[in-house]
Amino acid sequence: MCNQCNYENLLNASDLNATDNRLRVLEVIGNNSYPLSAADIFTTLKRTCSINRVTVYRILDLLVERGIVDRISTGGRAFYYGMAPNENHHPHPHFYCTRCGQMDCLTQDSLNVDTKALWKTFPGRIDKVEVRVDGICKNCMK
Amino acid sequence: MCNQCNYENLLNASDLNATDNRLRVLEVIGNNSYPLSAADIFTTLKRTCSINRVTVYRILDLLVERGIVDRISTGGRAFYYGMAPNENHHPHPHFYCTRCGQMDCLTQDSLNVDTKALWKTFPGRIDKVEVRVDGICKNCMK
DNA sequence: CATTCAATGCAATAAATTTGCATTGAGATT
DNA sequence: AATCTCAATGCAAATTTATTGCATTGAATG
Ligand SMILES: [Mn+2]
Ligand SMILES: [Mn+2]
Ligand SMILES: [Zn+2]
Ligand SMILES: [Zn+2]
Repeated sequence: MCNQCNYENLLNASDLNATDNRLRVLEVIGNNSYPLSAADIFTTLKRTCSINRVTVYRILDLLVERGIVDRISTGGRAFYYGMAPNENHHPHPHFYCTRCGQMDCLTQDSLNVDTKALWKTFPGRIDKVEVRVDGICKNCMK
Repeated sequence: MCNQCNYENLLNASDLNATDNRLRVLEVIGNNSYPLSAADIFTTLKRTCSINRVTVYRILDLLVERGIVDRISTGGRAFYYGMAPNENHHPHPHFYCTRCGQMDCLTQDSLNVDTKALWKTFPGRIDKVEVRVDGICKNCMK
């Protein structure tokens, strides 16, 4: 749940018109405390407005391309989406429950990843380092 | 490329009959120096023997379930497969080129991930920690 | 008022994987 | 030997997730 980010500003700063649909998608992602799948986002939006599934996919592509939203891979087949790192959102690892598909945010320092050496030596371009922990969540353990 | 692993033993140790197809899938994965997609594996096998795509998927599921092979997520839509950590294969991060889809193994120490704290405090079951670097590979940079 | 174009919708398609059911063939059982 | 059984595999259809092509709309611009 993010109270700091101004979604309209984020869109404008990336030269994107702040349309209702874009704002809605961004709010669903930003107001949630863990990453969501495109299906999750679509289902949530459908409850309060009329929007097409394809529009959600297209907006997500756009937001990812502009670096506003992060596309996060899971141990499953669907991508999940969360706010990309910015002044209010620091990079952090995620936990994916292979039983229920719920994804959680882990604290920034729960896993300590030192990427300095790699950045120096890697002979290509590095865009992103993704750390994901897979397992069974507390709820599903019972 | 692995010369240490005895694939037949690995299968037997997991109570799996060492069928020709299972050995072939495991050899393709083990003899390769980077993870492959199911399609890669299928294409490779089709060149020298007659095997069904579904059989490949089923064998991969089985090998993953038994912990012989690791299912590795990418920034793309398909899973990749590599030898699971064992005495000859230590856990390590991977690099995924978002342009050509090639996945590379990074050295165990190119990224230093400290998971001790998490293991102590996490209120669920942890099966796996996956670290993936996304970007553009040396070849695709040109 | 006419034109343009970004945003969206709708239907069809694609890619990757999974499922259901049939077939096969190597032992085990009679 | 004939029959039975069952794990392994094959083949076709279905599922899941995402993408593409083309039509529509409506606000901004001239
Ligand atoms: Mn997160
Ligand atoms: Mn590897
Ligand atoms: Zn769970
Ligand atoms: Zn590449």
